[in-house]
Amino acid sequence: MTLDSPPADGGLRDRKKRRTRTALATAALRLVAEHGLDQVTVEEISAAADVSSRTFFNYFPSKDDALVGDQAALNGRFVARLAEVPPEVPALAAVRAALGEVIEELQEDRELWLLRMDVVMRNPALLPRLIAAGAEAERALTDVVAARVGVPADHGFPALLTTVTGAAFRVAALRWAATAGARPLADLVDEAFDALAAGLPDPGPAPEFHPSRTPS
Amino acid sequence: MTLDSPPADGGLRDRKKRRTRTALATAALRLVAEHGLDQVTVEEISAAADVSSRTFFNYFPSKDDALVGDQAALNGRFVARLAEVPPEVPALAAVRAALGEVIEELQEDRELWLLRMDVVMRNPALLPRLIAAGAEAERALTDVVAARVGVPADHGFPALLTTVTGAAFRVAALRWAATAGARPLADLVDEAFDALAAGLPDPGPAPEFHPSRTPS
DNA sequence: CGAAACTTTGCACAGTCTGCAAGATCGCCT
DNA sequence: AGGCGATCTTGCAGACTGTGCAAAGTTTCG
Repeated sequence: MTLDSPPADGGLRDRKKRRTRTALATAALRLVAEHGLDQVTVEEISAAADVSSRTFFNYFPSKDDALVGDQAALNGRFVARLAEVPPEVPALAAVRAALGEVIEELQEDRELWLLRMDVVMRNPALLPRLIAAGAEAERALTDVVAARVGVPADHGFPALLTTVTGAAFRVAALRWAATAGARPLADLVDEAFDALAAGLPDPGPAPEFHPSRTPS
Repeated sequence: MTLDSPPADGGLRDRKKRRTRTALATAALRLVAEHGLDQVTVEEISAAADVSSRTFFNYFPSKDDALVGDQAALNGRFVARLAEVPPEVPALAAVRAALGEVIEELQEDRELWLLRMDVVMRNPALLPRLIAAGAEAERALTDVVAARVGVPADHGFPALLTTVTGAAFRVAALRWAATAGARPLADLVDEAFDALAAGLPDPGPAPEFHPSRTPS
């Protein structure tokens, strides 16, 4: 009978778990950032977080997962936000709007995400993992988009939109990290989505006129 | 030993290597298609190809690599094709044109690629690997695009274009396999690129109507 | 306090992947 | 032929990832 009062936020047990989880994740990021992915073992990460290596696998199913973070949760929130955008808004704009709120979340853990992106860039083997995490929720996202624009399931548009926008966001995020966050992530995402909405035209000397581009 | 096949195109040794390589790759695909990725070990694959498991790793750096195939070579040829497209052609159209020739190559091994895509879809853990293979050559591709449109290295356009087109192609390829190749891959790719060039507009309720809108 | 629930940990084990050192095979040259 | 060098295969030892299981050690709650 006494099995449903887990103090999800106030209990000591829960706090300990959260602390251990972030300790493992940050230790992993720090070590890999310094020594490289292949030069760091789970045992070293666990030692740095003061737990056994067996415990590591109680928290993360693999070494990579500790590095790329909980993308699934992020994606879940993103889908929820997308569902809130009024249906009249075109799909691309809707995704963009929903993404705006996700970006704000990332800003709250700015340093962590910058480090994470840095690690991913320096260890390309992780890039697939980053994408894979998104790929799972991508199906849910695809369904939402399909319902939104009202097309049959065999239509290619929803899948195209989700993977393409995902790719665009990833590029923006990596670019963000490449410059150590000098330009706001929101700017880079806007730029990418503007290009997408315009049909990916060649940049460079425009035939007629330039959009507002401050003279350097 | 009866010898009736003198060194035709590469010598007996080369032919043997090629045979072993394809034997391993096809055995891997066949076994995984039937039993699932986790239920097939390298040892079983090697046995099916009549070599030792150690030899397997002389041919492929990992189990997954035997399944996703030599994407690097494919990508290399793609980059070469792209360089041949006249510089006046806008980047998006140029990529599309170069892709057309790659598609023809895939058609030559139609069954193999259909099986491969089928295996990837049924074993999502492989999807990242598929993307990873492309990600490596993506940098080279990014350079070609950057030179093509003549933008500075810190510009985001080349990276955006390459990852987005890569994603679009992947979606088309998976969709192709999902229908067992009923529609030509070229059609699906065209459809995706048309949508990209148009800025990903909502595919509104077209002039054609849907006879049944109720789910039952 | 004491029982129940949960977490950590050690241990054993399967599987992937890498060096290394034979041994077998092939290509080539005299 | 015959043999030498290059290449390929194989077995073996070993490191590392990841999982199942049962014995501790904690936390929670009555």
